[in-house]
Amino acid sequence: MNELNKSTPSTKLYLEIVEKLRQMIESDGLVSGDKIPSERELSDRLNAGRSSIREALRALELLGLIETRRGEGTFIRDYQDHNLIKLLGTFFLQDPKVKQDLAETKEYLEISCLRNVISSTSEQELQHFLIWATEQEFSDDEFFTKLVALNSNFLMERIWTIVNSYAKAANQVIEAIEYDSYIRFVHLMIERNTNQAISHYLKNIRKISNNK
Amino acid sequence: MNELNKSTPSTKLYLEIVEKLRQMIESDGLVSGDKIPSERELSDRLNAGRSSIREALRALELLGLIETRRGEGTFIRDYQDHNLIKLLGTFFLQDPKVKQDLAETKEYLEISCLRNVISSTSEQELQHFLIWATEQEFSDDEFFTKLVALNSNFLMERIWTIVNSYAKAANQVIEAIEYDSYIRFVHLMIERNTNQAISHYLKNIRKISNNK
DNA sequence: AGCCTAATGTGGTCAGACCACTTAAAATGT
DNA sequence: ACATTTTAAGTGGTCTGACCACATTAGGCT
Repeated sequence: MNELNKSTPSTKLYLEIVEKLRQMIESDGLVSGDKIPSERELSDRLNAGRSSIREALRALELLGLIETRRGEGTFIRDYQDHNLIKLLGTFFLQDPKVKQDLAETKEYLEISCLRNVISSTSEQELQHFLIWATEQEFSDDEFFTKLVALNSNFLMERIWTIVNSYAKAANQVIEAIEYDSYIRFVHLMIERNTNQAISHYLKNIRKISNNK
Repeated sequence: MNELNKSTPSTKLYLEIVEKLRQMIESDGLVSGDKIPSERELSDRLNAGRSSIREALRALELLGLIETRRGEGTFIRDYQDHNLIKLLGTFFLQDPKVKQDLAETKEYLEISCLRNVISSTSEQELQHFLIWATEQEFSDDEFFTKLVALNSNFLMERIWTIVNSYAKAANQVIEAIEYDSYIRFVHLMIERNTNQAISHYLKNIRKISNNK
């Protein structure tokens, strides 16, 4: 008779469990790498069937918030690339229009980042960037990963990373790169020459490898 | 003896099921609104337990690709706002830095869209937009939804929608708006005056409502 | 015809059972 | 005593069968 909430949960049980897990993680101060209770123990503690617990864990796994290792347990994990990309990819990356949108969007994001970096990043950081680019070989991917990071906008970084993952999944990879172009690119940033940096980006960094 | 694949599936079963469902949806030509087979039937057809089927369906539900209605069935659905946002939101929207990144990223995206609209959208479409903005009341949300749509870049639209959803979840809502400002904004687009449009956006559309 | 009432089908949830795998403890051999 | 092997316990992965709550439909009653 004390179980009047069993009927019409209004919100799906597994979503409630996700919320309870969140609270548990927060209140217990669990961080990346920590182990969370086993599915059976969670089932006991949260008064839910194991299958419901598992549906909640699948959601968290899909979000990349946990990692399950058979025989070992379930662990908190840094938010990072996750199955979302793979899954969404297989569903949407077929359409050629999507591929075009992808390349375009990636360009928009990179230009946005470029503008922001030019207007907000310190001389010192840009010099470090230049040194890094000068001293070793790098891929286009690595170069822009660093550039986007200079933004110090975690969300923007995340979005770019995801879009970039999609682009990679769609085989839009830039293999051979001209280092001089990239060095010149960084110099234009240091000179705070927004317009020329953008046109250099469009003409020399992207278009060359992109016309096929 | 014919079941040699039962051990060490190497990839999780529910992910395989997701892929099979994708193929099924594709080959059957199912579109938004269509009903997919019941969990029990899928369990039969795909030779998997119902719980595994359900884990796969939870994944698709989280991605917003299906919708389940108790007593009725499971239906294909347009990719749209989904639980991901709610879930990720509850996990990450606590941090104030995230909130700031959110507002900033939204601005970047909107400016990117604005630039693109100014350079690529036809006079006619912009006139339609102007008429729409003149003839009825609208919210900031609705205005930018339309603006972003003018981009005709589905991915960009999607990203903006998600970021906007986060922003709403973080209570970054613009309530009272000055219609004249928005009308003037559209006029600047029609005049193809990029710089002034951007500064108008920053000074009059965003900053006013954003300083609290 | 119109209403009411099974009956059926569906997703939602639970409980129990195996399996495969990992780890650590216990037993064994030297 | 030490090292090796074996066993046991714990954990995620999966399946089955059962019941509930809900929506739709078919049948029967008036």
